[in-house]
Amino acid sequence: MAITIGDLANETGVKTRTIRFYEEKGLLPRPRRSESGYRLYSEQDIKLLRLVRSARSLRLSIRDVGALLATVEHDSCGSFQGQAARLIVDKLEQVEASIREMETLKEDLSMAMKNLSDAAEGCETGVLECTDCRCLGDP
Amino acid sequence: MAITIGDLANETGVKTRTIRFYEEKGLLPRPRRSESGYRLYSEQDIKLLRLVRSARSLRLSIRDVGALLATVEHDSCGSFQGQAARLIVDKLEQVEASIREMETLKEDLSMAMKNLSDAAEGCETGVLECTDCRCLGDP
DNA sequence: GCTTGACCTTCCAGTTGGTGGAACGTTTAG
DNA sequence: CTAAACGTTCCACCAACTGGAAGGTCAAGC
Repeated sequence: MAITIGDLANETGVKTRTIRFYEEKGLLPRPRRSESGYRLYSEQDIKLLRLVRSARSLRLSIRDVGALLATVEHDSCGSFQGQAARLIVDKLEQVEASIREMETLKEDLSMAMKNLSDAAEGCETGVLECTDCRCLGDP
Repeated sequence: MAITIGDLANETGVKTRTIRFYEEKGLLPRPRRSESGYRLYSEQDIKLLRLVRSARSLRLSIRDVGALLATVEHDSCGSFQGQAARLIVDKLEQVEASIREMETLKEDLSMAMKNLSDAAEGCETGVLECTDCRCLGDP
């Protein structure tokens, strides 16, 4: 009935180190211990850790996942769903903003590449010449 | 002719803390010091710091920028341009990969949102019910 | 009974790119 | 003379782990 941290790791694909880290961060409750101090987990812990991984795979932060699970402890599944929905919507916006930034960065990089090619003829040696002829541009 | 770190900061928009940090990381040479130990910079340092910022604005890593500047010290502007081009091309690939990841994440988030709505009826209370009815899905 | 290897435990340190504070020295203006 | 606004160093912190060191435990094989 009780499994060790290694079994939990095998069951979930989460490394033992990471499991201990999650515990330290409050994502997993402190498990009971064997006489010799080994952590002992149950079936419920497997499910909980899988839930944590689902949330993390959506790139929700440790803090957010912690808050979400804390809600679960106290309140109903409805408020869990409400908070989860809020976190997911926020994350979606962040991701979209991040994609827009990346697209801009892509343009900047292409521009820099072009500047670099253009400068390749006139520019001979030394850092200041490079700076002056704006090898890297000034975005 | 010689300016202090605050002047350099005003000139470039880089905070004094960050300037010291760059020095520590080897992006900027150790400047000469006044009698009282204040850092003293020149016009060249302004240009160098601007070059660093250009490179950083392209999201090149501190390590890469350091390597690039080290090349500049020893070699010709041509090898600088060669290395810069390589870094930029690599970065472009990374950014494109990152955008693809983000697009996938976006889909996962939308899927999770949909699962959450679908689960909203059948699911009443408690974490395990939530886990079982897969509020967050299992991407 | 003893060893070997695979577990488990804890603590400390490193990663990236800075940022914040503490505690103290210097310079400049009023 | 003093107060503000600089400058200096060192240490700690953010995220989300990951790695190593040093040591305890457990099961199997001889």
